[in-house]
Amino acid sequence: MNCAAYDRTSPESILEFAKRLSGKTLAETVDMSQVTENLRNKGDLGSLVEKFFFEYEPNSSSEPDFPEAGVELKTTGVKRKSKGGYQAKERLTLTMINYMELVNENWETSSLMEKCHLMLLLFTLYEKEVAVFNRRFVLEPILFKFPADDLLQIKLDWQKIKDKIENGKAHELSEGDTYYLSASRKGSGGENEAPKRQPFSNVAAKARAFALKPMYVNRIIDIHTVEAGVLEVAKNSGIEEATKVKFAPYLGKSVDEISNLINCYKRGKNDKNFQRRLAMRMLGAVGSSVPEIDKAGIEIKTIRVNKNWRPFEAMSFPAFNYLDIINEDWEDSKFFEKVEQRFLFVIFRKGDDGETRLEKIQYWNMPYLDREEARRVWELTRSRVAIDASDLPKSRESRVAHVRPKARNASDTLLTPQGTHLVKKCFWLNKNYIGEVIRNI
DNA sequence: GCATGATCATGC
DNA sequence: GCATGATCATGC
Repeated sequence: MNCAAYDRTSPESILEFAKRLSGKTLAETVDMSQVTENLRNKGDLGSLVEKFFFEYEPNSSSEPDFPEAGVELKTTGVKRKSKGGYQAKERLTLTMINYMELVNENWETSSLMEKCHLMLLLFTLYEKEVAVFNRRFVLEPILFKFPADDLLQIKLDWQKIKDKIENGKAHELSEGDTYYLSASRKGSGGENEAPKRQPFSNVAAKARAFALKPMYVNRIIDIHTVEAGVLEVAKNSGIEEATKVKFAPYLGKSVDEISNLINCYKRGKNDKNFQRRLAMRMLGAVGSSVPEIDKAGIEIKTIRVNKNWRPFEAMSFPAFNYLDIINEDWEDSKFFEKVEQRFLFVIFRKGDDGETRLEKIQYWNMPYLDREEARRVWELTRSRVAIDASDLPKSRESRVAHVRPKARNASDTLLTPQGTHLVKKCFWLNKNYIGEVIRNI
């Protein structure tokens, strides 16, 4: 059970608590076995979160959901953008418009502002066929207050909507009337939908709600994605320190302990991404990347070693194309790029007791002489591909690197200069080499 | 126990 | 569907 440990009177406490959802689904976070209601796709995620995560009964009053803190909870769907990042799936509905009452309100005391002056925004990745409680929370939650710069336009939008109702034209309201805040259609839309009364006309109007337009929600997302890096680089005097701070609480802990601490579990028996996922989550990643790490071009590698600090495996890099490599120069190659990269090793060590622990994290980049050796292996590979692509440098031919398959299966092949199809291969850093590196630092 | 070959699981 | 990171499998 989720013993709702937060302070209902404090927005910051509510926000901190909400972060427990990051990267997870509601069903992964709380026990929902009690849920018997019909909650497939149509279920309202917002009320489920209120009920099962924050553990209070949803209200539909004009008050915010957390009245003492003045915080209104909103969950909203986002989609991935092709170039990375997220965008709003749709407008963010704030509250229903009551045509009869809105005309008696003024902005300062409006029911809209009373309810929504401070909002906790939670974002889930929208997937059509997935039940709402199995949709993943992505992005960090945001405590959102309208910036002063936007507030004027929001107020003008609100006024425009109000004016239209005062002119007896509630039925003519349109999203296009306004900019940030809109009067958006909200209702079943079918024949059975009851029309609403409006105060200054006998014409019935369809139900509408105040909503933030999708583009406005996109801007909220963009601003927070850019600003809210997870590493607090500035505060921690640089990226390396910032990452070390993130890992520090978990050093020496077993994989199981860490798994439980950060609620990130092995998915199957052979979950080959598990330790990497753990590493990313320890860093605070919500998805599978940490913006600051990407920006700095840091190559994160998890390494499993035995009690003698010998790696269980060599380290692989992306596959190369036989036809491309013969015309490439070393410095234009993918492997060159990798070898020049700064690495962050996340080292898990299997102890005498058979327990695997996070032993150490370590920054590293390849010394010059070893890069020259990598270059030799690469050039050797290039010339041998041209002659016989099936005969490429083995690990015994170099202290540093070798070439080996890297494919989905035997039929995952590429064309060679000899006209044959060979299983895809890539450059690997030798197991022994990696072992020396991490034992010497 | 290592080298080498082969493939898995995941995310996009 | 594919690239990627990672691990499994086998034979010596």
